[in-house]
Amino acid sequence: MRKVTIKDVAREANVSYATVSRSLSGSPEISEETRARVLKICEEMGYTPNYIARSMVAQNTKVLGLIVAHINNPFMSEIAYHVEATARKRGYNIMLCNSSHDLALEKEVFSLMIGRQVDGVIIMPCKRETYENLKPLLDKTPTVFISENLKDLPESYVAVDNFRGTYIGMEYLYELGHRKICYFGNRQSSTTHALRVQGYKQACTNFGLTPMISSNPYSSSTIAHGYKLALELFAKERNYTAIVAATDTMALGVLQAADEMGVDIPKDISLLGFDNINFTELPKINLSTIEQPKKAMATAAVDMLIDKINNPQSGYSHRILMPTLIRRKSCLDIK
Amino acid sequence: MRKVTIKDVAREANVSYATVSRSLSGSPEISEETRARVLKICEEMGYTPNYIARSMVAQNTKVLGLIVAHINNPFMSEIAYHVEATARKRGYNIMLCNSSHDLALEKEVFSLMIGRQVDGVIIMPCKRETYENLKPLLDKTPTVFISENLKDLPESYVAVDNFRGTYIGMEYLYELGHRKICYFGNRQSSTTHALRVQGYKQACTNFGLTPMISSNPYSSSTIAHGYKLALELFAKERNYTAIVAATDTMALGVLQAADEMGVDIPKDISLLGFDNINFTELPKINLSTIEQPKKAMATAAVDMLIDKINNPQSGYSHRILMPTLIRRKSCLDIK
DNA sequence: GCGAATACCGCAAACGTTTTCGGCAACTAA
DNA sequence: TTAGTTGCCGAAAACGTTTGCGGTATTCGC
Repeated sequence: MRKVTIKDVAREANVSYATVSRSLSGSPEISEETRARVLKICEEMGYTPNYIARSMVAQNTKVLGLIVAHINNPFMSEIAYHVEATARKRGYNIMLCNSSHDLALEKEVFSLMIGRQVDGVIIMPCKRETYENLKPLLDKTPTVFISENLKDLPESYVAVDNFRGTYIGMEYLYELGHRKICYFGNRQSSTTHALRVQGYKQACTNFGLTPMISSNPYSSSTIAHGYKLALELFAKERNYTAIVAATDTMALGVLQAADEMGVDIPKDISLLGFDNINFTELPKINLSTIEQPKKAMATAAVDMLIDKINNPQSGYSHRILMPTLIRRKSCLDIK
Repeated sequence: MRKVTIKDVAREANVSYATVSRSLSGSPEISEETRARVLKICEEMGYTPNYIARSMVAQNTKVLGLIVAHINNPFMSEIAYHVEATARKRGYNIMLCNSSHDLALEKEVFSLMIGRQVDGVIIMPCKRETYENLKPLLDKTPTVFISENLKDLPESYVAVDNFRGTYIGMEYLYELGHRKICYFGNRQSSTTHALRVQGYKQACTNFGLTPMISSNPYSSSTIAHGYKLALELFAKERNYTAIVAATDTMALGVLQAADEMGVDIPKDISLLGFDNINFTELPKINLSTIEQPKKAMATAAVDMLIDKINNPQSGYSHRILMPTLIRRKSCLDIK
């Protein structure tokens, strides 16, 4: 399985290997005659250029690192798809690592990628502490954070307007006649979630509603968490007419609890999610939710990163994209 | 953003860079005294070894390519997670590419990975023609196919026993009293699917049932396809008591059609899926299905590949894992 | 106290490219 | 004819490692 190198081609073509290199790179200082001959021999011998060797002299790898908490999470995998696709369009490949929601692991794979000489990394933080966790490494390679809002931190990121997301969700519910709306899932370890809560609170203030936030600071945005919170709420009281879940995943947990407790959604209580992940559009689920423009976020992140790679001194940028409301069947008009 | 190299460390420590290299690699022919001193200086200077340079001399990259049709597919992303995790445990990193169900693209990214000098690639074929498509390239790098059954082809693969999968599904339905069972989705372009159909047919023969296969040879295993087939069936006749869908995704389409046509699953008709993807366990879905042991498949693929990398002349191997039945609520006992 | 073994470390080649520099031949201009 | 220009190509350095080989100083055995 020994690969044929540029030297093999050079020997065969009876030229120096500089000539072979120039033939392939489309350099002007070579005659069309020899170029054609060299290219033909390359073809015949099945030569494929070695990116590793090229990286050595070029001092770049044309590889981007992508770190996600867990690729088997519909939101992340959709982002990952678009990151890979647009990166490839731009001449880059993707090295993928999962942090498995573990800060130590996240740091480890980040270092790993630096060792791998990636030209830059796109990271979807696994926790709020990610920034502090990675801080000493951030000057080692261009980095763009995605999906997590870092507020005024001096690092590039792209995120959705989380505040506005829950706010327009609340507007929608208010228009439908809802006045007792409960919020699920103020995860303490995430700025993203903090902003969503702020959007909720602001809407409550503006619409004259009394906020009610149900959460467990230590739990994550899982199905199990939504399930647990919903179970508690349904057991206590049922005078709320709507629930706003911090994520679609949590909303799925709410659905599960409702099913078990004999609570009908949306007849008994309305439910709004956030993210618009895969399968929420299924008729059996039919979850109204706030869409994050995942493709736009992914391409923006890739382009920001490439820009940062090409202009290392150009500072940082924050890109906030607009969420949109997806009206499906889980929110009832009760006017 | 210039990185500190082994030479910088050597100069600082006043030793040759061979000594630095040996200190890091744990070579015995170096005194503990100087090793400690060198390691300390490495730490202080923030030295991280350059894998690219290492790859040049080692003639390997410790990178594995992973090609999937679409990472935003719950089955593939779950496999991808475990592939990445176990590869990392074994000292390898993952380069990810999507083929987007396109043969030309699949070939292109495969070549790309060869150029990238990956030590081997794990590929989830996007179509049946994948093997012929990639054939001229297969001797360029060790390759393991995953999830797709290649029958007797001289290439390594790991797959589930698809024949047995549908067969045990049929056994289950038969035990529940079902005698009129329809199969959805004989996709022509996949051996995997052909085997599932065979399992269905064999069960029909053994149990004395008359097979009924509903399919469109050109369509894929999508929600839309399942939806369309179900719509057709429900419009024509309803004397079938159960449907076996070729994949969970198709089963979700069936669920959608049932919902729209006012067909109750499982009261009116039972439904069995295949794959056990994410979210099928949700109470609103609650799909009985055939589980593919995704983690076991992923680790098997990685280990097979590494074995093949270390023993290039050792031939090929076929690893078939056992599917298991997941009993949920979509299949009714009608005895 | 002497030769031999041992422990430790440096030199330099090698991995497969790209690119700078320079050289040679042919051509142009006077 | 000659000096200058241009077109094309080769030699060699460089990228950051690893490793075989050789060399030196120290230790050991007798």
